[in-house]
Amino acid sequence: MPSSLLVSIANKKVITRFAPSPTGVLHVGGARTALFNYLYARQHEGNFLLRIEDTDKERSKKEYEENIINGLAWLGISYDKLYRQSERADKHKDCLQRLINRGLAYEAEEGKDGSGKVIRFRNPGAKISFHDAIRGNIEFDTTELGDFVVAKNIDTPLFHLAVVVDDFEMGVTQVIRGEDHISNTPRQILLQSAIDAPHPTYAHIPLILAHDKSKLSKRHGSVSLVEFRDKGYLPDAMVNFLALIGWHPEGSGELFSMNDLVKEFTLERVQKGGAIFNIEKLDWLNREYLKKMLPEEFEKKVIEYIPEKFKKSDKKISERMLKNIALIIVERINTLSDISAMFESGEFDYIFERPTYDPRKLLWKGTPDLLVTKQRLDKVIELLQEIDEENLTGDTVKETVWKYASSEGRGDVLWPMRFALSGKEKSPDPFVLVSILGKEESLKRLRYASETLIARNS
RNA sequence: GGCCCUAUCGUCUAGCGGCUAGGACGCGACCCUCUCACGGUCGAAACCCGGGUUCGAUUCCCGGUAGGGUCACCA
Repeated sequence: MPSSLLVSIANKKVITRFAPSPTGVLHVGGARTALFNYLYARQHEGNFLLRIEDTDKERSKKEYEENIINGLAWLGISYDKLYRQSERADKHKDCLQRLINRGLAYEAEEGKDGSGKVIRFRNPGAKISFHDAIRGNIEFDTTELGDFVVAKNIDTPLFHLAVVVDDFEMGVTQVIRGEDHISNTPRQILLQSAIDAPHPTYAHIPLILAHDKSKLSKRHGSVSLVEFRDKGYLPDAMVNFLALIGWHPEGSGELFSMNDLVKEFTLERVQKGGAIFNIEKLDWLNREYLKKMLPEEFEKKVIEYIPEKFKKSDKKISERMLKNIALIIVERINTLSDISAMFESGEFDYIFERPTYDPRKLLWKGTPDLLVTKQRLDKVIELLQEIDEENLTGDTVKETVWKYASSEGRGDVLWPMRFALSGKEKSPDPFVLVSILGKEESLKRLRYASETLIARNS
């Protein structure tokens, strides 16, 4: 091969595409295919195309097309151009006609349902092999394929023909798609040769599997991409997760932004075997990204996810409260919708109204008597009164109480204090609790607890 | 069943002839700690089997086995 030709190939602009059929929602497998195509194109400063393969008029639905578009937008996968295969019917027809004229395709009588005609490709029946960027060489004997059907009629092309014609005319150079397309590749290569189109290079990425190791599909429950969005997963976490299943960076580390991925992604490091979709890892990544969010940004999300009925509560959540609530929430959730769930479950009821509880629970680990516990609560009340409402944070509260608590035995002071505030055996520490409830409300609850102990003591 | 693809801890994976087989998630223990959560430390946990090739195979080759994909007038 002359070296000039090699150069021209090397300099050819990279064009990749994601070509889903709008016959179902975009699921995680498709999203990852789109991501890999996107990364490859961006990395090579090429173009990434979205082509909606809607030639099947019966099954294609506009809502699915929208779902696909929305899903990609959510992930931040942008495309340079959007095509709809249905709008390119004339191109397919031309090509079909040329094929027929040249005797490379022909109309056949036998319709499967007994009626009508179909157009079949005259299969030369050769052994062909192609190079796959992930798997190396793959060989097929195409004679067993027979004269396969390429169109229902001159006006309605089928998958293989439409794909080949469109990839050719759009200048697609790299086809990156799911492993389930490996067996389609020989047919498409045959057609490319027939219409004198160049062969794009192929990369068949492994499938994302369900827990039973079968191809992930609707019957495995929630695999729809936008469903993850609605559950409160972060797009950055999803992109990171998708990249990590089936691909591995050269170095160590697991956290990758889209920009990192554009830099580091290579087809050579894509896994050959299928990978089981495992949500625990996604949850972990989501937590990581949640923690990385700016506090103000996270607070906005908290507001968004607090159920309406709590917002309407007579006790309004002030800005200061929100900051402190966000602090305890961020380290306790996997997804944003967990925020709603926590509120709904009553987890935070103590924020809105004074808890009711068995006063005996105020006592730390059984040993201390009522009076001593009461005295300790009184001391805490005394200390808290000196705090400036303005700079009421978990830290300032801790400062004022810590020394006393340490000298007295932390559990002996902190447990009754915390219990008086939340009425719960398990809750955030008493310092943030005060910062959430505010000085006044906290003192009220502590006094109430103290009084309860007197009542029991006498 | 034919054809094709694949095979390292439970899961995602590193490895590219010689390693105590590394990391991450999850799991367990301990530490931190008034409880919970966070955080920290440690730990249990894998090369599918059989032949070759080689001084030496997780790694290369062949054969099994297992799993998956695909066999449409769907894409």
